[in-house]
Amino acid sequence: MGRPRWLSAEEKRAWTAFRTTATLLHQRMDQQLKRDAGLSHLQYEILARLSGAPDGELRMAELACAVSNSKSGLTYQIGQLEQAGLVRRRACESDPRAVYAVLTDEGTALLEGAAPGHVALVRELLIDVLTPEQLRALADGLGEASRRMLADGDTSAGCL
Amino acid sequence: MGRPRWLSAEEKRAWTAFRTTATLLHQRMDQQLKRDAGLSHLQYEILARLSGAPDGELRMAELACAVSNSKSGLTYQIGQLEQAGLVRRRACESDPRAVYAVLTDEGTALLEGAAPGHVALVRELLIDVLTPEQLRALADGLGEASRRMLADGDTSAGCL
DNA sequence: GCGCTATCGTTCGAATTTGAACACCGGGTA
DNA sequence: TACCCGGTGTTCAAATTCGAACGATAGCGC
Repeated sequence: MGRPRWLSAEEKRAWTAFRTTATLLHQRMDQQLKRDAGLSHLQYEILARLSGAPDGELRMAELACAVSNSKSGLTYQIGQLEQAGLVRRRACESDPRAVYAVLTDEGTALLEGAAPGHVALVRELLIDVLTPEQLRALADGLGEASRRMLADGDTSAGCL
Repeated sequence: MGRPRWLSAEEKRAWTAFRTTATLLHQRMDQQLKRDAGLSHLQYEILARLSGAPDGELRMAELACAVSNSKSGLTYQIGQLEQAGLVRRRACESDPRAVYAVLTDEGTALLEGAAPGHVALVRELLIDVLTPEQLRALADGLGEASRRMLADGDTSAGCL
């Protein structure tokens, strides 16, 4: 990499907007979910992922990867959610090492109660602010960016 | 808000891509900065903000707001950076309550050393992945979204 | 079967973040 | 002057996150 290619004005504008939006959006989601359902944004995502999986269960490693969290971090959060009765652990019969996290009925109920408000906020703060062209560009551009980052397992430490 | 308007396929695609990109990007930045300069992403941003400010100094509250961090979190980080000699505190002569964080020469040097690699990574992982139209759409769309979030001080708890 | 490597989930201590007090002081107001 | 209000930065304990190390075990080649 020869001399650094600095960002043009528009590039810097895009980068700043991206960072700011990501940070503020995360804060707002956290706030709202904590208030409405007593969940952190991360916990909500965990439940949502489980809800979308067949039988409402996923292996710990898969789940950690899905929410881009470290293994130990997930162990901690599943512990919290289990205490709250929203999730339970299930041993895998074929592989004693593996553990499934399973969404309980309480978890499902809480998620269904929280989802509408969550979606509404996502709309209000991001989706409905964008024009259709901007929406498509965002989906395409960021989709490609995230795909690439997920692809090269070298730098990404596997899936953490 | 009557019944919830769920996200269309494309909307969900955009939202997922946004979240994933934000998370992964943050992880990569953190990794690279920690490796190359021994700084967390947050610490880098703090130094960068100071560097961009007149005289390389900002009040604690301004700085906290600029990097979207809580006051106490900033106190902690400035403490770390001060110990490392990258920043120092300066009392304000006109108002004894106020404290300025000032970028030291070491801080400037470290930042200048780290910046090229940082920018290169931003390019590689995001900017250069996007087409010019996508870049503009992202800058416009997310710029508007972040502006709106910063605007309504009600929900945003001021600047935290 | 034996040994080796990789994967799985957990554990542990340290680092960081959070949110609620807290002490301090400037600026108004009586 | 005395009083309160609002903003400033810090402190503190609790919650969370991180990263390395660990014990257990599957999968593979011999």
